[in-house]
Amino acid sequence: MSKKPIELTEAEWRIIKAVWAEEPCTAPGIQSILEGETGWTYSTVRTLMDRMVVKGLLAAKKLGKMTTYRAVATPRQAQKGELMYALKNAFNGALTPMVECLLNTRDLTFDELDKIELLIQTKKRDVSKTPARD
Amino acid sequence: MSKKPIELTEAEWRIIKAVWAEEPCTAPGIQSILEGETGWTYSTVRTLMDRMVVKGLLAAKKLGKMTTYRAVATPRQAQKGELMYALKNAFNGALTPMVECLLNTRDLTFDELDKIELLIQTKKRDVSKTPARD
DNA sequence: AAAGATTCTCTACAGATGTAAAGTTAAAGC
DNA sequence: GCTTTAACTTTACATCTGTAGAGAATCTTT
Repeated sequence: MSKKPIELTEAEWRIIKAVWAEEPCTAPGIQSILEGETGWTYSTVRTLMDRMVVKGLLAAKKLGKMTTYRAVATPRQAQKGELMYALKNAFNGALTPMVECLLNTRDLTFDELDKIELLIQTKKRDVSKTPARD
Repeated sequence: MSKKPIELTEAEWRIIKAVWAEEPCTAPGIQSILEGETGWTYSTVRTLMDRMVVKGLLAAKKLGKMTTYRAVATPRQAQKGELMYALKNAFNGALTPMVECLLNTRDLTFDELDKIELLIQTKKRDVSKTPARD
């Protein structure tokens, strides 16, 4: 019942982020939005979007001459898929090293660190209540 | 001077992890290690490894009839590349949300959370000394 | 040296991905 | 109704990825 992990290419990420921001939307609409950063033509965007429909990432509905798209994959699902890919392959499933590497990835401000620490503390409180599962 | 981001496919991750563990190593050696989990034949492994040489992920040296490989990309570089890919595409470069999503990805034990909190606290101490840049 | 085993090299091929041109149809304006 | 325009459909093609067979070269053993 839970769908298989979602993995997106860079091009697909570009598309789906635009779709999330605009949905329901059309291919010409997405194209004009992405044109600046990517230079993609209508054909390119359309092909990409149709392939994403086949993959179940987007859904298309035809209204007369025009085709409307919306996202099937949610931001959470897609983000999680990306994370799981890295976790599994690059860190052999070990979460703590992954977090550590992430923290070393770039210099963080005190505020960022503070915010993250808060997240942890909140989670710790949760865990004390509910024993781990999964 | 800094190499472009490293991105590995799942197959490449399998290979490079075996190489890291064994280097210097040969294609037949890697093949026999991965045979169980992947079922890959010698040809497959060899092709993959040679392509990785072309990409600069591995280096090959020919000793008589036999070819020896070692990794060019370090685990850190490869892990970082994976993380940067996710950070850039799935989180628009925002690190805190990425950490948050990661923490929600799966239930963590108190110990894991504790370890992570320590990491943060250590980093916070560092930051107080050195003002943020970037 | 002949036979077997090991490793190599070359070639192939299907499916995924990035990118898009060309031609077709339908809507809108005049 | 005819022209322009906006959107669509079809087809293409190069590159990358996963996977591997076939045949050549080499080493190892009797």
